[in-house]
Amino acid sequence: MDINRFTKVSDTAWRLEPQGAMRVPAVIYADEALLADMDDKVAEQASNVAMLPGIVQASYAMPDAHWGYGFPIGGVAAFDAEQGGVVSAGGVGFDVSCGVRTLLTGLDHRAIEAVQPRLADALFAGIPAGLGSTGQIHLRDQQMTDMLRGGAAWAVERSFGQPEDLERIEERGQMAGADPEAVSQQARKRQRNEMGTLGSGNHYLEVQHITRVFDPDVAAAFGLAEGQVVVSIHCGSRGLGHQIGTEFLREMAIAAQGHGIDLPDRELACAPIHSEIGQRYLGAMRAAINCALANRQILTHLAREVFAEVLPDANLRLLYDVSHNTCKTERHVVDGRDRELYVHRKGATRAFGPGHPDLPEALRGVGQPVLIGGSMGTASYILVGTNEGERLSFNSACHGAGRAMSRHQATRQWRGRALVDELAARGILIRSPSLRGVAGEAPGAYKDVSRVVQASHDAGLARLVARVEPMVCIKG
DNA sequence: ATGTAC
Repeated sequence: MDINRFTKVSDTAWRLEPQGAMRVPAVIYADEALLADMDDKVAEQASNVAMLPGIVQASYAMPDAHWGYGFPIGGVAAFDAEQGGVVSAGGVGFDVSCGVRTLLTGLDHRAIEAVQPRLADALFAGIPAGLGSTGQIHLRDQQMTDMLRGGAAWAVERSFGQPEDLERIEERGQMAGADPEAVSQQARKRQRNEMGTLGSGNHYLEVQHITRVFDPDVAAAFGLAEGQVVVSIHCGSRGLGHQIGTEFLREMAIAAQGHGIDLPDRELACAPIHSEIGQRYLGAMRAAINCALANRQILTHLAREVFAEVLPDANLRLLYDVSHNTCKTERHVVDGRDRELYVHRKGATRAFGPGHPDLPEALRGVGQPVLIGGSMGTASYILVGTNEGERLSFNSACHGAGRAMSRHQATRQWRGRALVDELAARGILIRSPSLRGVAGEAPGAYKDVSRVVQASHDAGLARLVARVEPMVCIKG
């Protein structure tokens, strides 16, 4: 990307002034090298998003942004329903409410080393992973409806986890406004046997140890210390979210014309928030959020069962669970006015700062944990939200390393077996049903996550708290 | 990301 196209706002913020049909500027957060390496498509797509009706303040791209369907992955855009604002299925993404949760274990990394292969095998046996993977849970239609309304709270009621887990989940584990009736039979059918499964691609369950603390005070408040072990789960709403995304993209593409919305790119299919289809999408999307929250909750229960077996001293307590593919109704101050906005985050993590009323009491004073999953075999990071993040990006930060090349390209360039062996030699045990899948997730196919989080930190989107590195990775 | 396509 030619960085001379941008107005340089700071070392980590670059602005494209509105031109043509753009209603607001497009802003990319990245350091100069990340920006230069970024695909031209990111600027083009962020500019296209800036043309949509009712967009507020600016269209944003995070430091890990890359080309996506319509909206860039790593994109953030907020819309005001009272100003003709829209909701877009492509602005959320196919994997609705894909996200990360991190659990404290109370264990030191030496405790893992003693049982590492056994733990890896037991987790692999206990955690269904891979494309089309199914679990032990089979939902009848009424149970599906209850799950779509109840989210993680539904899972806890069914003894998957503990009531105190809910405190540490976005929306307290249950997204309000879900409309199970708006979820098609086909979406329900696809999900019937997929609760408590990881899925494929970049999804994983990792046992990690903390290798660096950047902010001792916040780390202490989060319960993190160097040498300690945590478990992180990265996955989403599986087939159900994908089916909802597919159906509404199609329907919105047709509906946009009827609503008189002139799309710069047909992939930006959207509908007015105040429209029948807009409301129906929001209801279905919120039901998919509950599906993802329930899924991560069940996976947590499965992980606890394995740890109880292999490392009975472990006490897996939830630090936090946060999504990075959503459209959420939030209040933000824009132009000095407190407004209700529909914030699309597609590959961007919500990052509320200290004092935010939606945070649980135990975290309110310090801010929201911002959980950033790295690529396979590399570090992941825990950050904390800031208050300046509100005016910078509606409280949003990066979501991961961000792809540097396509899966297809990666599978031609790397061999899964060789990657697994190389990582094992470095003390990182990978277990996956698909060596081809592993090749597609080669660390070299991703940007450097440490640069991405540093840019997020420098830009003020979120602040670095701790780095973790993998010991065991169950890969989808 | 995903029963890699109606």
